[in-house]
Amino acid sequence: MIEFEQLIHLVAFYEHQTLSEAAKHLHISQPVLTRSMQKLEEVMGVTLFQRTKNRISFNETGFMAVEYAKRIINDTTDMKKQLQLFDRTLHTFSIGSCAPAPNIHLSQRASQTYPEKTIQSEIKDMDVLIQGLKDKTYTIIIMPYDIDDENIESVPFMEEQLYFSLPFDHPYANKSSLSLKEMDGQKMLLMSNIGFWNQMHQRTMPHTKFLIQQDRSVFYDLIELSTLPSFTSDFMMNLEGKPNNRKIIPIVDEEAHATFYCWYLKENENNLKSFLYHLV
Amino acid sequence: MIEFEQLIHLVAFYEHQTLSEAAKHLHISQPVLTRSMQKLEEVMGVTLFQRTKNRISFNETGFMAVEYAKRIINDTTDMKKQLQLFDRTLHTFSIGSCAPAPNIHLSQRASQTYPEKTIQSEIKDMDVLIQGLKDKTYTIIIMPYDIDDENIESVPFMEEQLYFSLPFDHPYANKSSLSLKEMDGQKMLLMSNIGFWNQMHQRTMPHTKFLIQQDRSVFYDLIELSTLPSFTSDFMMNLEGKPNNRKIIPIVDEEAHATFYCWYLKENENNLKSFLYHLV
DNA sequence: TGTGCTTACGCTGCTCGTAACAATG
DNA sequence: CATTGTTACGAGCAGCGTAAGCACA
Repeated sequence: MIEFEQLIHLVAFYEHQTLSEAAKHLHISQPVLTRSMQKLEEVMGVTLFQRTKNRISFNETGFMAVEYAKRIINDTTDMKKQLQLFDRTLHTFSIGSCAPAPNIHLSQRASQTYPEKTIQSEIKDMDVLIQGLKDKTYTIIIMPYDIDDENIESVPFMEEQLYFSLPFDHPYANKSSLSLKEMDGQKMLLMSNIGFWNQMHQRTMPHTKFLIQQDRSVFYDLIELSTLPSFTSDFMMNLEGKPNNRKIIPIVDEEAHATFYCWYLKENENNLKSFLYHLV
Repeated sequence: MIEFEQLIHLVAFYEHQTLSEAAKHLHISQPVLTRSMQKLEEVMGVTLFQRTKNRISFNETGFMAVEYAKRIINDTTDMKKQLQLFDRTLHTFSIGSCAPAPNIHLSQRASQTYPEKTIQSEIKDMDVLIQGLKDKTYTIIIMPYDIDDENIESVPFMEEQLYFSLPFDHPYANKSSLSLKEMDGQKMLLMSNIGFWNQMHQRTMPHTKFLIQQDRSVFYDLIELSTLPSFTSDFMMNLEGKPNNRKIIPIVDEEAHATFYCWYLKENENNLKSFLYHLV
């Protein structure tokens, strides 16, 4: 029976030129390598080396053997990697979302339904999400619209309404509602990584300068200490409370309202049944 | 360290459904398989099976592992086969010839020059020979003509002259020479497997019925006991003696004379140097 | 009760490292 | 005489098969 170890020894010998040197790098004694190479020749039924009394080197067949050995070793380490990768996807519930609010919501639900699984979630562009759903990077994705596809099922599960968050002394602070256009042209505070909302803001408020914040705590400090307008939503206020130095004014535009759909592959319907049941 | 044996066990388990059955076919005890599969999971770092108290079966990752294992096992047996094949070509001097005489001659020379090698020789059609030289099935080939090619060298090394061998009471027995055409239309004895001479006979003597003999001793018995004309050559007479109940008459046609060339790949020039030196 | 998987246990023999040896430059 | 490869030898332990145990049908 051929042994993997022999192939590793062979390649090590090839790379380090002498048995002694290879033995050092393999952290074994040198006689082990002598025997290993003898055994390999025996088991292959061919001569792999030219020997003189104190020198051993590859012959043509030996070089050929090294090539094969490298390939087999590669395949084997690859097998291990791929199995581990696949195993992890089996034990991971992976969510891809187009926006923060539904992402937070679904992640909570998922960790309740699958306490034994690792919950992984991220916000990405919608084309990336769809690709990721198809290639199974994501177990489910969250999208702001419906779909009719033979492989994909979609279920609406939450709504989100955006509001302007204005300091009390803002000229519009007493209005009962506002449009995106009315507010366009000022400076506004904005969180980064808000998914598809970002494109919406860029599109509907082209004259506004958005002061983008990476850090959530810095963002809230600025809300409290500055008079810069910002956005919030029913979901976020429910989660984090209403800022007490701010007037919250609903946005009338249709774009400021989103219905989020949970998309998943129909082939996964059975696995997701209980999760979806609790969701709606 | 992953063991090759574990992969074989894995595939055997897959093919025989239960560990017990697989163990029987592998000629090992069943606990060995239990441990082997446990170890494989451990070394891969993933779960490969679903277990109940007295039943073990593959999970998704397990099936995936089987696919990888099959491939690695294939590659490994392939490695062994290819190495052995290559090793044999290194220890074999392989001659492909278009005719028997030069084949006999060269085989003798080869076994003198390379007593440690296996000498292999065969007579084949010329297109097969050329292909075989290029793909290294043959170390050298024997052809009845020269070549000018960037990869192939050719050296003339022997001539062969054909004769008619006629019984003394044959009408032409007293002629000092004959043409192929003069003799066409009779029945003639002919050995099989005479390479390119065969095409020559068919072409130049289309009305002759050739009584083809597989067996050389039968052929010589018929020469002695029948009055059927046949061919011989200077080389064959030198080798096996001149038949004593026959008149040997030279054939005047150019086709009855051949100059044989030894073709070999230029890349082998060095290896063949001493062989070629003794040849010419 | 028979089948199938796992665990326990004792023994065999394989493989390791050390050491001695031989050759080479 | 330092380096390299092979062979000898003794020790330790890895892996084998047997046997016992447990679950299931």
